[in-house]
Amino acid sequence: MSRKPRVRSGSGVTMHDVARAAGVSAITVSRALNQPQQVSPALRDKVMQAVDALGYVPSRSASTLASARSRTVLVLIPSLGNTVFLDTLAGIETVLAEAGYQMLIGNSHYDAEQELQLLRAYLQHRPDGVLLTGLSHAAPFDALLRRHRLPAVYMMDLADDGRCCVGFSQEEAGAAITRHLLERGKRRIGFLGAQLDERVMKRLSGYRAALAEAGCHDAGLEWLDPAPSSMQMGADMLDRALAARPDCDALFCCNDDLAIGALARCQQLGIAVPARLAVAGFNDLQAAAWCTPALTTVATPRREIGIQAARSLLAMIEGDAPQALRLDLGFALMLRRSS
Amino acid sequence: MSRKPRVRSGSGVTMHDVARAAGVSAITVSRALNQPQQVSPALRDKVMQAVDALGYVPSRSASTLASARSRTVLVLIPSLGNTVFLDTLAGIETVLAEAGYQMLIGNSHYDAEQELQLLRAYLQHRPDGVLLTGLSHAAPFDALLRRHRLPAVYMMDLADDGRCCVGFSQEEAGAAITRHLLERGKRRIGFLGAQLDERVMKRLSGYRAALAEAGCHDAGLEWLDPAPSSMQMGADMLDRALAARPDCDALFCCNDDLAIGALARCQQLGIAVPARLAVAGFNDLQAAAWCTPALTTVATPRREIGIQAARSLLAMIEGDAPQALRLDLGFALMLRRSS
DNA sequence: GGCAATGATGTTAGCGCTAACAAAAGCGCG
DNA sequence: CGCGCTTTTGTTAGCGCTAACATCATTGCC
Repeated sequence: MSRKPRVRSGSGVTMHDVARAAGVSAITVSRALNQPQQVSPALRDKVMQAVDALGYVPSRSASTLASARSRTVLVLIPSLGNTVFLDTLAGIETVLAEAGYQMLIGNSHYDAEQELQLLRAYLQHRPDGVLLTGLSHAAPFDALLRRHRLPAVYMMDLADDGRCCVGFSQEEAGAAITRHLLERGKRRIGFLGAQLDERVMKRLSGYRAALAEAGCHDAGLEWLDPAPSSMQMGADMLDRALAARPDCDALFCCNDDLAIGALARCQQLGIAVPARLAVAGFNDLQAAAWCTPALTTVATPRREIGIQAARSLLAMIEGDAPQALRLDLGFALMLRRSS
Repeated sequence: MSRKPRVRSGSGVTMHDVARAAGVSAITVSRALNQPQQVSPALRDKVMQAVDALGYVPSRSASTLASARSRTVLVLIPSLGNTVFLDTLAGIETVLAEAGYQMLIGNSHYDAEQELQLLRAYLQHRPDGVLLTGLSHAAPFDALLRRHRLPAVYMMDLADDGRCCVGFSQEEAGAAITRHLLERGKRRIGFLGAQLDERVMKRLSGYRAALAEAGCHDAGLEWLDPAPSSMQMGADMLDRALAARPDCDALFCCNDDLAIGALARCQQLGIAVPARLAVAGFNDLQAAAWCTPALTTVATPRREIGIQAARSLLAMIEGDAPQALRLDLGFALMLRRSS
């Protein structure tokens, strides 16, 4: 087997080349780039000129190795296919980019074991901090975080144990939308749940609490399926639910995908929404406002969660305290035609 | 200002610690981890035991610096909010993860200048290769790629100039869906376009070609808006189009977002779809099958594009030729009720 | 048994950068 | 003018790893 020739990546220009070209020492180049105010304007200009002339691009690896700071943040999310997390990612990105940090994205596919593997793999990059989705993670996962003394911010939900978190109360939100259905005069309100991750289960428990409060909780109106949610699944679950309980007069779907599928199925079957069956979703995806009839749902501050979580994490990385250890960004009911 | 204490990140365990614990030299640890077949089973076991016992996590920076290989691939996409690119990312991820590579994701927001900045920023990580969306990029962008001798694979479209690309013919796809509308007996077929990126313009030119072929191209039936596409925008454009040309009998929307918005507006206005106005979209998003009426659209092999592009890139990184320099994965018409 | 070929392990040097300290230059003020 | 002070620049060492070479043991073969 012939050995492949080894070529240094990058354009091959190092900080020393820049230093030589500018007639200064390497450390001056380093400072001109990283702490410009510490270098006299004259030298700074000379350095910058040399940088441009040579097309110098600093090596992050060398910098990380020498300074023990990677200026990199690890973001772990459960799914790349879900708009919810993308909005959050977009928010994170704006904050990190501005601060000169870069973001490593890990997709755990809603699997605790995979999440652990991802953390292990990405630790090789020595991230300065981690942004996590949800509060509960595998025990070895938490241990690994602690062992590496990694600042972490938990997104999407609220903890009460001193961990830094940015989100809203999933339980409260589930209760709120259920109460809205109650106010609309519905009494036999069903729950469609898929994926069954931590957040879905909390919405479910909010739903139960609200119904119990009103004295009309009925365990026979809950349909749960651990498979990933999709519109197809929403349609299928609607069929199942109505077959089992034709008296059901409203449905709270744990997310908009399910709700949109259920709604479409109602259209096909000629079921009057909301008169015969009211439908509510969760997340307020773009499509929720555009299906027929428009979907009542819960708007969640996903982008803002990303922004605030990234800010808190950067503060922790700098050794400061985050603005708030427990940041509740709330949610909003979007009341539309489907209820 | 008090100086923050500096702490090495990572758990602080280095390869030398592992070597000492296992009673071997550092290079043996390195080999046991990276080229296990070069180390005798006995030593390999001892090393692995020490690795586990100490919780050693290798430092990617040090490895990158010493070996001039980062095992990292840069992926540049125009948008994080678009499911199209997410499916592609998911495909890329599976291939890269399996090969032990990691993926840096850059979001250019459909902006050539930002894309250039991103490349510059991410070059600091010395990626071993790049996956790009679309064929045309800023001139300095191409120059930078060349200067750094970065293997690149272009996704989503097909080039004829020797660049490695994986995708399908946007133009052909645009023509195909237009021909379908012609076959349905429509003659005054309009085009709704937003974003107006390279791919949208190619779909437009396919649309024009198909109509010219049939002798019914009418430039007055094209509505183009450079703003980002959304369902809201689809609804607005439908209003505009019908106000300007009430004789329009079909619409090819450059993507499903626009089409779904237009379709919803038709529902609101009581316009009969497809009898009075047929509607077609592009991409086959999940929601396309679930709107009312179900949307005719073009299914694109997004995930497969990611997979094949990543495979080709890995081959190029290893110094081999990619399986095919120009890989056409085709597309499929999804004919549904809206036409 | 001796010698080359093969395989397993070790030694050395250095990847490109920055922390920490050192030195030099400028500055204010009595 | 000379003292301490701040500001600017430089020197040294080493971050954790791996390529390249060196060394040592093993094996096969005549």
